[in-house]
Amino acid sequence: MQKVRVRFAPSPTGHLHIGGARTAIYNWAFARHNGGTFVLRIDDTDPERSTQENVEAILRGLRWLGLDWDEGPEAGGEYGPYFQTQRSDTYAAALETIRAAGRAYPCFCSPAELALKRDSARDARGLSGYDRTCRCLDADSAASRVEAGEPHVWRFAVPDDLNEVSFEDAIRGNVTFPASSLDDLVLVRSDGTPTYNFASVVDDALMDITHVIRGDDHLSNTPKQILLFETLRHPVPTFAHLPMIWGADGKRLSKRHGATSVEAYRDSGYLPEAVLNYLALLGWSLDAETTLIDSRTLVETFSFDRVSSNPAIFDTDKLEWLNGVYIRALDVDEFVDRMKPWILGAGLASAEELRGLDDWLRKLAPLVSERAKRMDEIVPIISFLFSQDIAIAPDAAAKALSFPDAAATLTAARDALQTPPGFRDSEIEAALRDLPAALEQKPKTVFQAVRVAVTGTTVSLPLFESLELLGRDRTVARISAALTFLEARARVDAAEGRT
RNA sequence: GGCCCGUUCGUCUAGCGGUUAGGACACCGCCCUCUCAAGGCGGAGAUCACGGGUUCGAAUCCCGUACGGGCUACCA
Repeated sequence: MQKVRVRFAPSPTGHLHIGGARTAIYNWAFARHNGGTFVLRIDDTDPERSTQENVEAILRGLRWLGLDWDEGPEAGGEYGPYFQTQRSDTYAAALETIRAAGRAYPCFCSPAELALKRDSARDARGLSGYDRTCRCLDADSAASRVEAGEPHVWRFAVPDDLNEVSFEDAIRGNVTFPASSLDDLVLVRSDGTPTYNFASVVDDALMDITHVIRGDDHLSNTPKQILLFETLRHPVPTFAHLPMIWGADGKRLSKRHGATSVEAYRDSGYLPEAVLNYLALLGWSLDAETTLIDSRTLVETFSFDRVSSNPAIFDTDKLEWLNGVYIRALDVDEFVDRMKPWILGAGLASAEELRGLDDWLRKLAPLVSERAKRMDEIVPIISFLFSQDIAIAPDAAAKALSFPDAAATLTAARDALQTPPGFRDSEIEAALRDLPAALEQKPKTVFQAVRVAVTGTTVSLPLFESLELLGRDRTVARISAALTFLEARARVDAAEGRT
């Protein structure tokens, strides 16, 4: 078997999309699995919507996922250039080849005429596509009209003696299209630029692509492309059409479904390993059981016969769960490294302030990683540790600081916290453990009161560890502040005649 | 309209002629417990879209229907 060469050919009309990312992952995995070459090609034939910014975002997105390409932008390669806009000579030459084979002709029909023909032909007899008017034009007169500069496109002439085009899709098996359903597609637009179907085939041929792995939406383009490969006298690559990814409502994935770009997931606290894992499993499976898979294993085990042929709905819940699994699997130092940008980004601390806090962050890490499904969630969880004072949430006060002996309880807790010499979580726990019995309160009542006094909320990191991380001074100060708060509230209540 | 593809718990999937149709997420309950998580245990949830065949036997093979999607562009 010849050396595998596959390509991912995004159009830089937007950022790296979830669906595109999965296509890239499968291409990459297939190439690596077979010791082949992964080519990145930028299909920027749409000058209106293509931007350099999008190209960069796509490269960034791929790299973030851990995908590397052997040929393409910033990597070079013998088959370049890897931007279609830089390959116009190539398409011109290919058009000549097709003309020489007698399979291309100029078409002078205007867009308005075509639209008219389309509508009438389609509804009348179920015919599709172009009616081939210009194919029947006298060759000499057509040539002179072209010569005279009359606006025209170049069309491919589908052979008349063709019955059908069929191919063996690596995922779907045999697919057959009747030749009558194939129309004389446009190869070159009136402005001289190639259409997608043409440019894509020319590039795939010249780049010796052996396997075309792409979205299902291209399945119907395949027979036309096969005809072009054949006319160019180039071996037809193997096609593998991946099922689409849908939004939760079963519709095409769009902004309405929330984030669609890979970088948006990065920015909302997803780990690249988790996104890769989730996407890999959206349409492919290793076996009946495996849900955790890293890129190495993916490369080792990837094959088309385990790619599903039916579309999948993108399930954010499952991605989140998976992300949580990966967060918890991070070792302490790794978690600290990944936590820092979020602390900085949220303005909880400056880089300056963070310096020297590594030991402290390492102590914090396991408490947080166990509770966050996304990295952005760590910010609200740890913010109470980064301020001098906190505000007590009214509903938290109502729930945990409104029992009769609240003030006495907090005072007793504050006193008990003076004793532990090192203020370690075990010492803190020892100091507070006996309090409930002594005060004739339930443990939960006492601990929740302290929690709200110190963190401002009823839900927080484990109490004793939180106090240790806060330090004695701030802990005591916050309990005192809470006591002041209770006094003030009592005065207001009294003034308003409440009990 | 025509052509093509698809259809197994709510979701992702396993299954490739004989299984009590398996796993995961989500959901519910219990345990653990200073809150929240995490974790452990258990539960509910799929007449395999529907109708015909083929076969001793069909989620698995064939045909049809329905529904969904794609293509039918001088978009990609």
